[in-house]
Amino acid sequence: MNPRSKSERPLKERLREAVRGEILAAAQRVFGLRGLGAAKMEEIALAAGVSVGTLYNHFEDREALLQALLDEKRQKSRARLDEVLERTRSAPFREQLTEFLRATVENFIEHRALFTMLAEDEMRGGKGRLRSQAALKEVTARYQQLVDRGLEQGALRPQDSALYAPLLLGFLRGLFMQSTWDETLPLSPELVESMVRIFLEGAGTRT
Amino acid sequence: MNPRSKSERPLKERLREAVRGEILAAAQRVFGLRGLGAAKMEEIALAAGVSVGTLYNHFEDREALLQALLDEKRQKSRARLDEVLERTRSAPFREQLTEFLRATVENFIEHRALFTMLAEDEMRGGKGRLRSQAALKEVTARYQQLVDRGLEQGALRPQDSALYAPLLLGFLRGLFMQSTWDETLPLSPELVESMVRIFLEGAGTRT
Amino acid sequence: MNPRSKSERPLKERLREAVRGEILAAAQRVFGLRGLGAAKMEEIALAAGVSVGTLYNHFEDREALLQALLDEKRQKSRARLDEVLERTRSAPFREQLTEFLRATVENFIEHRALFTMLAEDEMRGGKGRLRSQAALKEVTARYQQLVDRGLEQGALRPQDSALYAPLLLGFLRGLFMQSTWDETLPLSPELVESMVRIFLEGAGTRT
Amino acid sequence: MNPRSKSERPLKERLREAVRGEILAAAQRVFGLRGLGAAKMEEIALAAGVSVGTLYNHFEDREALLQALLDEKRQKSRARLDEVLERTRSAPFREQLTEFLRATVENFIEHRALFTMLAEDEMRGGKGRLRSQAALKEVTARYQQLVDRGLEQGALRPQDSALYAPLLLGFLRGLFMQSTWDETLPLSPELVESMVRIFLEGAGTRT
DNA sequence: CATGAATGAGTCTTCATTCAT
DNA sequence: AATGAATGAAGACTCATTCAT
Repeated sequence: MNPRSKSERPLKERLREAVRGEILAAAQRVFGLRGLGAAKMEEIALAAGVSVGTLYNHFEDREALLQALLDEKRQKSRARLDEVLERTRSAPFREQLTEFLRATVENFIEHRALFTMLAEDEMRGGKGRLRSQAALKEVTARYQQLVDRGLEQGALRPQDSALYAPLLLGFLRGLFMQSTWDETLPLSPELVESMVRIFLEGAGTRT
Repeated sequence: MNPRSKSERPLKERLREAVRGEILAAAQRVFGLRGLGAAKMEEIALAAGVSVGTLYNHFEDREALLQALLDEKRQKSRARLDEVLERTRSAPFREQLTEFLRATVENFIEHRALFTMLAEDEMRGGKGRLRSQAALKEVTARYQQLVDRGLEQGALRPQDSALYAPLLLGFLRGLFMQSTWDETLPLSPELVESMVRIFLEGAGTRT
Repeated sequence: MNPRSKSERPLKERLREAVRGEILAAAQRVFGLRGLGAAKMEEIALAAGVSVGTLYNHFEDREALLQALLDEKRQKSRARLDEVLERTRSAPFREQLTEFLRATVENFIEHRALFTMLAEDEMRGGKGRLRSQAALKEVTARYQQLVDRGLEQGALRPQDSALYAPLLLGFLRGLFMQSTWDETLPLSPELVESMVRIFLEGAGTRT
Repeated sequence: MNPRSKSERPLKERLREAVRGEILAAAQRVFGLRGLGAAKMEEIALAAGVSVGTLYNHFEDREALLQALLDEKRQKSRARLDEVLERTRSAPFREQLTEFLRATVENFIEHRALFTMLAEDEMRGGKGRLRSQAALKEVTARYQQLVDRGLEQGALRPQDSALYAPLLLGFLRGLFMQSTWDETLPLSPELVESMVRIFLEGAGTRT
């Protein structure tokens, strides 16, 4: 009944978690700075303030570290979308759509480097792509939920409705990549208003 | 006078061009198959039916070979867009837009792997990104030409018009990437009709 | 308190130094055996009993390893000359000169292969030549110190005195190279006596 | 009895000789500029205005080209020394020595790069060293002839006389190398006077 | 003979991973 | 559990030499 016994394990675990967090944070910085292919384990270790060996005490190998990092990011993104979906459940569709896109855009602005990494990861073969596809399915499902609500509310036309979710998603993905190089396209939250208007009303002068 | 004089020089040049072509074709296959980072010079040489050394007789280094390949592709894409732009000069805007998007989509379907490579190249640092940005500017300019015609014809609303070109482009880019993993989104030419309709008329029930 | 604390750090450092020493010794053998241009990193690693990678953990690249080796040699040579210069400070000039030349000759006999490497390094372009020139300046300065003492003592004629230092140095360098191929010219310490006599008194029958 | 038959062969031969000369001249430039190890066959061909293949039509391989170049140089040097030896046969020894050294120095000034190449070649293993040693023997023999004349004339002391030839030769070699890096040691013909005086009379204040 | 593209063995260098301390 | 030196397979690139035209 040593009183330390109660806290000792959690202490060690908390320390271990702290190191893991440092490593992930360092990995994010280095992968973002150098690119997924060029980032070196040694530099990540240096940035995390640990030795290379420690990296391997916490993660199976380089790929596992990368996927852990990306998975964490994907999960946070999903959670944020879920939160918006939940919060705006009873709002008018236009507002739901605006809020949803705004959340996505803000999410992107906040973690621009990570989105780039996610995209880059998708372009490579191997496990990364599989996880990306799985993650994509989940995100698409949330967009589909949004679209379904629009259809239920009668705010969206049934025609072409199967396209709406992938279109919105592709729409955003394309904009993100575009904005990475084209600085004349500022990813301001105001942009969302225009996106919503064009999606709902079109760009043409006639219906 | 010498009958050989007419053909001799071109002969060697043609041979050289033929080998260069073989190498580029092999590079396209291997880079596409393995990814930009994982493709090995040795495999490219093998696929081209030449030795490694020959690769370096035709291209400065690995990066130069890759960029030559991508540049060639970018140029062909631009040429195709120019051709459509020219051919539909006097057609109604909706038709111009449809043709333009259809050309882009067909182009993509035909060279799917290369688009992936172009996208992947953009995600890496270095010269590749610079060339991508330059190429992107040229493509965006062509989309802007199309949009300008729509505005002149009164077929597009001036509001948000600055967004139209990047939006259309981002739109397509996003769809292409999406379609790479999502097989429920077939990139059929028919898709273009829906895209045009949504862009011009919107997805909402009210204009 | 911890008894290890006193020795632990030095232990790893000593180990590291030991490996570095092994590598330098192996490099000396292999560079000497094969020549500066033909020595292979793999053979050096083999000779040192380590793997190629370890070579690069201790030295930036092949050239850095070579220069580290030569620098070490140059420094030891300078130290030896300084020691003689100091020890014979108050002796008659003829004895100083004899001791100084004897030290140089013995140094050469002892590390013949390295002198060859130093000479070979000087003939190549790049950083090697610069370091050689810098080292040469320092050695020449020591010869100049010796000559200055001779002049102060009135043992050397002021006429042509500017030539004495480079002449003595060139003299020895030439003899060393000569002796490398001409086995009829044994670089015995006795040779030094003759050299001193000829330098001081000349070879002619009349003054 | 075609009249061309008399000149046709010599014509072809003369052309062939001309090409060979161009190649050797180009090789001299490139080997001198890049160093014996770094000079590339392609650059030599370019400098000679021929194709690489032609290099191999005239010389067995790279080493043969290099040795042909050096042999040519060695032979010219020997011829010059022989000429001086012959011309000054009946002059006083001091004049003979002065002329001989002057010829060597001028020879060096004129073909500085080649001397560097000769020296560099000696430092490498293989056939080059053997040819160098052979050539050195011949040059030493000429120096020995000169020394013998000095002894016959009673102008040189018999003591240490076996050293004189190698000493003079080493003397010059060292000076040449020295002058390559030390620009405070100009290899002017005037230098020869001092060299002769020091060799004959010594640098000491007493004989 | 000249040409110059093709060849491919040979080297350096990198870096993820291991493991003794 | 942390450390960081050692490992060695892998891959880009070089360049002397060959040979079909």
